[in-house]
Amino acid sequence: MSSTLAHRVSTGERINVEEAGHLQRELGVRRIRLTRQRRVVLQVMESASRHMDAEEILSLAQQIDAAITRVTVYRTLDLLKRHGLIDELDLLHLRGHRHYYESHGPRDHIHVACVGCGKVREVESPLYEELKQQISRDCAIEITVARTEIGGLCEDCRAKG
Amino acid sequence: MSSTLAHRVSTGERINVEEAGHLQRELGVRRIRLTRQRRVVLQVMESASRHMDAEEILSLAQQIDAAITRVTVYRTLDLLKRHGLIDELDLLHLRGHRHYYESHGPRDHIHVACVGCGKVREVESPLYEELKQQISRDCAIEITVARTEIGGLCEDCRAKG
DNA sequence: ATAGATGCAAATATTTTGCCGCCAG
DNA sequence: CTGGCGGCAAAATATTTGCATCTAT
Repeated sequence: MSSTLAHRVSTGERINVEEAGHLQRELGVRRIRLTRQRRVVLQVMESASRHMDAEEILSLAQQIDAAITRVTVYRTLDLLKRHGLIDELDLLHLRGHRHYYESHGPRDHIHVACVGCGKVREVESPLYEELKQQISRDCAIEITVARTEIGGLCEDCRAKG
Repeated sequence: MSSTLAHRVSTGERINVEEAGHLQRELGVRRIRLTRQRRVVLQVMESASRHMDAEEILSLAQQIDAAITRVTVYRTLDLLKRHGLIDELDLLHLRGHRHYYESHGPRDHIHVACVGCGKVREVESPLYEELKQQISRDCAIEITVARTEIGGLCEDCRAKG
């Protein structure tokens, strides 16, 4: 029987679905100053092939422009968060207490992580949309953010014992 | 039409459904040493009426036994996490980057938080169980932990503007 | 008796802030 | 021009670790 799940990935790598310049454009619309440093961080976020923590974002940004500092990364991430352009995840604290960031597309997705190898899949499901609608209705809440993280052992890791 | 959601709470306060001594018993079964300090932390976790961060757990524990240190709290929380007896949440980072802990009952529940007033409801839903089953089947993963956090504006906060 | 816990202090890790010179608009 | 931004250094917060001592079993 066929499933109703839609997978964005199957290897833990993200497929980049945002158009290039997406974030940049959003900030432009909001009349937010586009500095050299911000452009670099946005570029890093947009071209991300996986979930990154602040440290990784910093080091990628510095590869493009060595002058960028950690503080600027944090401030820019905060800016993007406040405008709802990126999500902050902890991926079940599988690897310490880092926070991971992803620029998010139009649809919510579920993060499915293997506690063994750390691979993360992103999954969409109509059932999830239905669940959110039910909660919205039943709790009389206007949902602005939804996050689901699921952990377990993947097939490979079960095989390896 | 009636909803299929089951609410555990409606005010953000948790209703304590675990039997007293639940955690203590679990550790006993696993042949884990029950020290004076652990007993106190377990008692705090079991009688929690809301989600607590490490700081709050520490101060409640110290009200029972002033000699308990922060380090012991962290180590005990880590122990409980490793044994899957408590969950670590960030509640959408609504109030900074604190981590919140809760001893969990037999069923997963969804955390529904108001971004305005910070109230947190816990909700169960058959739809959620179904979703997890679907993911488990489709991703070929043996789910060990699932966490869903939903944020939005509650009725009261919408009314207040 | 002894493996494993605790306490203390210090080390790490992570994120935020004050202040001042600088740059995008 | 000028108000917001980035850099630097330091503070604040959060969590972990080494080691000596103590204790539950």
